Amino acid sequence: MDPKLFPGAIELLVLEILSEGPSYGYEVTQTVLSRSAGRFELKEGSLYPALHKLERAKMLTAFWQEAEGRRRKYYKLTAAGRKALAARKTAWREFAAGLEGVLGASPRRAGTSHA
Amino acid sequence: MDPKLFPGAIELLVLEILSEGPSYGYEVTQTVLSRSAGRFELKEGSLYPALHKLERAKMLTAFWQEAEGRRRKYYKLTAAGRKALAARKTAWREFAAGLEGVLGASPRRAGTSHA
DNA sequence: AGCCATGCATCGTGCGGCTAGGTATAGAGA
DNA sequence: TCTCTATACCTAGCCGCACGATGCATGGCT
Repeated sequence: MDPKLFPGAIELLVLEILSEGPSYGYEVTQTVLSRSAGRFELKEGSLYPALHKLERAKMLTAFWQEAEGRRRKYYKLTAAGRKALAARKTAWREFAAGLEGVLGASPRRAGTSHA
Repeated sequence: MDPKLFPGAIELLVLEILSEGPSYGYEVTQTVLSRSAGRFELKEGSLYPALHKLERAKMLTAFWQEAEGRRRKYYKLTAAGRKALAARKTAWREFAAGLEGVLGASPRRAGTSHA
């Protein structure tokens, strides 16, 4: 696995939310905020570029819709998006497992085994 | 919590390893590699700058030592480093909890509650 | 002698997310 | 009416982190 930290957590979040049904930018930020128990405050400067990038990558499709006199841009997951979501979820769990593996390992020092 | 994804996982790993006793660069990479079950391959271009940064931040102290004819730079955790490790561990678990909260939430759509 | 593993280090690049800024409408309150 | 807040979308530019590439040195094996 790529040793790079965990890039694209934002995309993972977006993909997950949209996998449960179409939504739009502002609502996504609110959903993530409440679901993460207030931990993740998605910034617009991060969210919108991410949304556009995922759309360009054909993982999302967008459509405008009026509601309550408000112009909203809804996004919907494509089949490719669903596949990407599964892959990123796996990558995330792998990463978490790797990190927990290091954090939780028995405090053995240096020349432990490798003999 | 800071909405920023999870920067500095490398520093968390380094801090954790060194909390179990002094070690040096090359050994840290090997320890992380085995503990993460081969998932994290710490690159020198990431590790050494991180080590230097943590040292500048007084979280580590360094001392040179010869062993097997090899010149090694050992690093040791300071009290500040121990505090930082605890804080970062907490931040990590918070982050993981937040992400799992979003991933695992019951697939309720839009107008769920917030009434 | 030549090669690989060990061991330390830095420079330049690339990418991701943020700050800051801009536009617009609806509804509430002064 | 005017202003302020929440809703709703978007972009440019910055900055920090991690990486690839590279350089240097030595010990041990063949």
